[in-house]
Amino acid sequence: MILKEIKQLIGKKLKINIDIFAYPPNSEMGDISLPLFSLSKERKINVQELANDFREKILNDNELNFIFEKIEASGPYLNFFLDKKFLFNETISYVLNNKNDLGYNQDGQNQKIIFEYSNANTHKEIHIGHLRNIVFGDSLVKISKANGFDSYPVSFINDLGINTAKTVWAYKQNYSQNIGQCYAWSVSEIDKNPDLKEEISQIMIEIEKEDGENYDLWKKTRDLSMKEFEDIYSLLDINFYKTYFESDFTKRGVEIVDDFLKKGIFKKSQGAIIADLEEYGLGVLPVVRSDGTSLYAVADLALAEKKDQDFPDLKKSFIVVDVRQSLHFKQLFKILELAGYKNDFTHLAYDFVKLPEGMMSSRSGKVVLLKDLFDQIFDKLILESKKRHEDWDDKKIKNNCQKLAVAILKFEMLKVGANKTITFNIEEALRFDGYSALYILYTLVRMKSILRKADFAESVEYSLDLLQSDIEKKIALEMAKYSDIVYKTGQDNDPSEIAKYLFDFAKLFNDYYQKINILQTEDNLKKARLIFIYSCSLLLENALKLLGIESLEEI
RNA sequence: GUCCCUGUAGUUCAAUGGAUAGAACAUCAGCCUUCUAAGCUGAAUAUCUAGGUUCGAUUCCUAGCGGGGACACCA
Repeated sequence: MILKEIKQLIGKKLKINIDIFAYPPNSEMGDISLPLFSLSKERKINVQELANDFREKILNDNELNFIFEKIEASGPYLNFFLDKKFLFNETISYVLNNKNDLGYNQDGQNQKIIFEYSNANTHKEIHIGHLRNIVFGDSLVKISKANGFDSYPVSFINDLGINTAKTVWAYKQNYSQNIGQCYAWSVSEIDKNPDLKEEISQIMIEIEKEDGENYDLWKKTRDLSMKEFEDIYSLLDINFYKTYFESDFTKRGVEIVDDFLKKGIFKKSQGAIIADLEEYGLGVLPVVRSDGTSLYAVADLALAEKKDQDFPDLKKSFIVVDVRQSLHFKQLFKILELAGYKNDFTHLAYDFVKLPEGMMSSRSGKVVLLKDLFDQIFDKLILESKKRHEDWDDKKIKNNCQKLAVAILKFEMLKVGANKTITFNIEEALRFDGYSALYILYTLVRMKSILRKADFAESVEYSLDLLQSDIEKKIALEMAKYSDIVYKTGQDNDPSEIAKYLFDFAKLFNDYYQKINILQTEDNLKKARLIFIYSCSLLLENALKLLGIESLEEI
């Protein structure tokens, strides 16, 4: 928090907007900088004069001058050097006093918002595309809470798509007990023999009628799918406040469709029911098939209504779905608007996951399954772990590696900017160095190990004035930036900014670790350094939490 | 064809319109009787093209070229 406060203090004194502050490219130039280009133009004052004027004003202000070691005018920049004592004392007391909600702010004013994500299809297997969605959504909820919102994670399971009928058909042919494979196989069979479409259509009709052998099979296969979902949620430690099912919404959805037909929002065309949105430049959205079965949008309409009932005073409803469905949501929101819905729905698009050889597709079976990827990472971790810790028993190794594997999976998905396609490369994911969860967790474990060996207790007396090294100052400055990062990540809805911060912070710490020995330091300085390291560990743990990553004591 | 995203090092990614364009991996050269070497240090390598706006453009605008995606019965 402190950096933001310092900027605010300077801003108030100089009567400038704090958004123009920047950071110098390297620490020799200063800790905070103020570019004066536009200000000098605005105020029609020469840059040098302005710099000197600002500098004088701050240095002559007794409430401000003790914050800075020096202030330098460097060309068109005014560079501020923070006083070390001030920086260490402010930063560390902030961290120690706000252990559980580091970086939190009240920007959200406790407004109620929903994040709807993990809108997976049953009757298909969960692949790394779903993983990105789940992990991304989970992190957004956590980040928005840190920004003061009252956020709820919600999931809408698509258990009624035409894919379910296809899977049921293949399952009946005794093709496989594996429903994911059933789906891919049915698609290729239908490609070969288009007459099967009629048969699939009959199955779909039966499923919607909730009656008959096909409906029973649908229920059975759906349960198999849901069991798999639950297992994966529990592995990833993902929890939903509410889970909605498409199959519970079609009945009400059909009533809404009738209503919208009467109102003229929908119309019949070529035997189907559509929303014609050409006049808004949004094309046409088919809502009900010509065989009378429902398309995705039907349930969406009923869900919108349900959210209204379940979440009174809802400020915003984010729907986290990948960018390929942008048009669909523009169409849906337009329809809701035309029907007079007031809720603020926002499609939070992120880019999808593809493989080096091209798109993933459940239809063709060209996917990397989450389970398979997890197993590969897990097995490799086990191998490495056993090498390093011959004294650990199997249970400890397994436990540790499972947590690590989950952390690695999550981080791989979150470290790439939300609007960037992830080109998923399995070899890279299996490389446990560089920009990875393992690197960060390893750094954290190093901190914890030192604290353990030193029998660290927070209650000891210490004086931070003894901290003098440049690298310690760099780290403290980075800590002081954390609140700004949490805020900005919340604004951008992009967890990759936290991921990058974590990595940069860990790198700085590893540099420190290499350069300075803590355990063998003289006692008073050692006490100061231990409290410093403890603060670093709290910060890392807190930032990891925002990505949904659990920290570890040992690796 | 229309619309959306995107183009930075060999590869994968960074860079609120600001100072010398950062990392990671891979490559090469070093560092463990010392707090976990899954670590650290060093070397080498990049803004698609052409205009424009600006004191200043990787960033904004226009055009072109390249990549990806969406566009009526998939979700």
